[in-house]
Amino acid sequence: MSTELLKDLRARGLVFQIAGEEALPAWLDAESRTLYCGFDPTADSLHIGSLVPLLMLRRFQLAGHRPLALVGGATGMIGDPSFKAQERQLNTPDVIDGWVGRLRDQVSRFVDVDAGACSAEIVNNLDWTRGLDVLTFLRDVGKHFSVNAMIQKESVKQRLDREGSGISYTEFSYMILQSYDFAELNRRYGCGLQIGGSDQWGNITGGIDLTRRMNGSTVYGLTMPLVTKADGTKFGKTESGTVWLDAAKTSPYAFYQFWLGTSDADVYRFLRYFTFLDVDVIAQIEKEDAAGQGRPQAQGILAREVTRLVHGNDGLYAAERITRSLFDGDLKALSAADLSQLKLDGLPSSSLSRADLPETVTQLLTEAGMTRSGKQVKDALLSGAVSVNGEALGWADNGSPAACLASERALHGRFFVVRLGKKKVHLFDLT
RNA sequence: GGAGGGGUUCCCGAGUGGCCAAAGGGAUCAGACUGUAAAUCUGACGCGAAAGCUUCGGUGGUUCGAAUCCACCCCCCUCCA
Repeated sequence: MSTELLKDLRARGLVFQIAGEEALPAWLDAESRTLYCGFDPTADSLHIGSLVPLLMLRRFQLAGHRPLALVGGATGMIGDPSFKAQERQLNTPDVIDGWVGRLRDQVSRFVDVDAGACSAEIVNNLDWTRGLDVLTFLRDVGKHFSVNAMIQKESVKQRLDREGSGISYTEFSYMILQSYDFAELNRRYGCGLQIGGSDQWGNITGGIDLTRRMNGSTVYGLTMPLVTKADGTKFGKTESGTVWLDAAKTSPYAFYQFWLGTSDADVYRFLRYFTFLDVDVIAQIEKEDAAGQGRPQAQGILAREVTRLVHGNDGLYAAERITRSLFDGDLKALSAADLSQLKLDGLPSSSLSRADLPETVTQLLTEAGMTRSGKQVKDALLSGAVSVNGEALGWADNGSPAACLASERALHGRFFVVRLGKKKVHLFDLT
């Protein structure tokens, strides 16, 4: 069963490195095992960068193992230096504490906390770190670490070598804290496997060593590849920034659109990374797309699957409703109720009264949040990229927003669907 | 504590008295081409509709004029103690 799991993970390209490679398959096959992955509170929500490990926990759980999701109330106070170019800004304890609560809720949606012996648990390393005093820590834990070995770790090398940056003792100690987590989870839960992104390799092997030294147990580690894009740009960013898992920070619609925009060069790999679709099914999709003309089906499947995983069926339907209405359908065919629904579904929208209209279209669209600056609107107007209910505006229209949003042009007397470029759409509800 | 190096617009990185809202690259946005893809080409890229306004770690100063010079301060890096 678990041999099969590993085989599947390999087929998906989800295995980057394994510590204890020879023994791990048999260890997993023998019985239901406990594994963990940590998530540090660096914001009030996780983003899609954490999706691969989150889903990985679930993959193991589906294969009959027990996942522990660790929310790093302690490690989050320190800051992981792994492959970071710069020292991080520390947040205050109460801020971090608030984030821990948010992440707990978020993380628990990805694993089954009610699955009998395999029930997932959410743990917080602050629970066993808070009471630790410095002397005990230095004597009992620190003594097992060789600074000589620590500075050899690739993850901190650039901070040690690089001109113009450095590393504080605080961040340097991060590895020890995380290692201690593994040892502690091994002691408390019999946890024997830690998974994480490939940037966590140094921290994971540190934990493996410490667990052997402190508990005399053999434990394992597995890392997943960093998600990259074929064009070399950073994965997980859009114009408006990070793609968050929290629906309040990134709407299901925006989330869905993000995945829909995946390039052909990445989409099949992402299907393997981010969905539970069988690898054979994905191969079949790829084959069909290659054989067919025009637009591939893969992006749509990816968007649908991932949005459902993160936002559930309701979130997915909302996202699909908006997408269909705006990109596949005819705006004029939408009823007033449809348009109101789009607002509820999370289509960016604003309600304002005719009297509140600003002096220029650039102001109107900028204030609505469609772009960062009026310059971009100007640029778009000049190239005919702005439209109101399907009718293009020009630069000459800039001075007369009221005329652009004239009642005669409204849908159902009050709605204006304004597009800027191909992808940015905003609904104005004018009363 | 001492010596040296450094802090420039989202990032990297030029600029060392006017020609600087500040080279170049990246990222980003828009257009063309397409498939809400990629690549490519074009344009934008501090704010502002415009007039104009505000930037080059901070505060003062020199000067007709400063990112550039001076003073003090803050932060980072390297080496020494």
